[in-house]
Amino acid sequence: MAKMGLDRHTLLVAAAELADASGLDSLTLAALAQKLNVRSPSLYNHVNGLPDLRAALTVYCLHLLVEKTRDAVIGKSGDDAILSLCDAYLQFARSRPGLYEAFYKVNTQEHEDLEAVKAELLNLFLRILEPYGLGEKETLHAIRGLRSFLHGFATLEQHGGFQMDLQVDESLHYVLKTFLKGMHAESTS
Amino acid sequence: MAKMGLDRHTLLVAAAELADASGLDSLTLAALAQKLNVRSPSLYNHVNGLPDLRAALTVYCLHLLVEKTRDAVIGKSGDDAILSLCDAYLQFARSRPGLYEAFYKVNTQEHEDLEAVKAELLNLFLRILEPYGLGEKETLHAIRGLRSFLHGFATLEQHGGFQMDLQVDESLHYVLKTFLKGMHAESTS
DNA sequence: GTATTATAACTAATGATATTAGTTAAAGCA
DNA sequence: TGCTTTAACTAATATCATTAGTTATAATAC
Repeated sequence: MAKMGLDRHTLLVAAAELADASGLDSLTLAALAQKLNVRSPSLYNHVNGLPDLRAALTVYCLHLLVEKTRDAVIGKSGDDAILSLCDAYLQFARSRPGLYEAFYKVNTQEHEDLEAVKAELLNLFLRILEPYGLGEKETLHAIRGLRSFLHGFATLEQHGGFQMDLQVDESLHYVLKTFLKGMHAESTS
Repeated sequence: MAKMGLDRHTLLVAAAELADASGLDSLTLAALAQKLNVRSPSLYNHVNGLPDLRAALTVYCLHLLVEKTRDAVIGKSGDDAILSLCDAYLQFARSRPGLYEAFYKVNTQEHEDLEAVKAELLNLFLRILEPYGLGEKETLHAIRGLRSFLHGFATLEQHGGFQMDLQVDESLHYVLKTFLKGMHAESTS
């Protein structure tokens, strides 16, 4: 009965890999246990059942997403920063499809960490939209718009929603530029 | 052993109700059978297992969505039509939360019906964007943008993604108007 | 260094689920 | 009325998640 030295973070990393490989839905404790060379009840020493594991994946996903997007806007501002953030967002969703599925699952557990990382993401958007000089409300509306668009785009793309023969990245940039054009018109009117 | 007169459509309707009541994830054949006063193996006479049922729900969801949105744009054109379509889209997502979860599940089955209803939705968008005089490519980009935004907005709203103290419908309209403003600028430049 | 304690692994067992195979009786049709 | 189809059934299996109770290893106290 060797001690495998597992801990919560090791579980998360392995679980995310499983999700990426075959979808979040088919992430089971049985499969995770097998991957880690352990019997499934042993996982309960580190994780409070499957719902807890999935909630933890949501937080883990948000952590990585914040990391990537924050990196992407360093040294940029204005439209450049927004475009760069959005590109990074979608690259992340594409590179971690199973983990990204956990993005909105948001079950109750892990409340402190979840709120913290959500606030980080919000702040990133707030700072990027600062130079546009929108009012407070308008800024929040715009953030909701960008978040919705990015999440919808990532989800639809991942599930084969864009089947027309048309570059996906072109669509991304067309939409963002159109939205930004509208925002510029807004701030000057 | 009374024959219950079940058929595929009855199953779909009942399954969608269960999904709305407690989430698509907790839609089980066991629960569905219980709701229909039948043992779960009996369901296999009408449905090819759980994956098939979920795929059928996707098609059913798209059917209803097309119905609602098509209704919403009758007698309208231009920005009015778009705003009305978007309102109807979100109202549908809100009124059928569990069914809407099936929106993008899109497992392989039911191919003919699925493609047909997806084409209907695409055509609805195409006709509404006609008057804007965008090029063919730009129109498709714009459709991807609207679909992504609507899907992301509906999903985030449903999963508690908008927690700031700010009217959700205001955000919806702000974003749409901003995007339309950008589109108008586009077509005149 | 030894004894104690905490804990990370284990086995065994339960209950829910999906699914398949094979059976029966009701409904539709010749 | 008899035949056929089929929609229900029962029985059985396999996969899961989860809980309870056990054991041996690692960490700590003395």
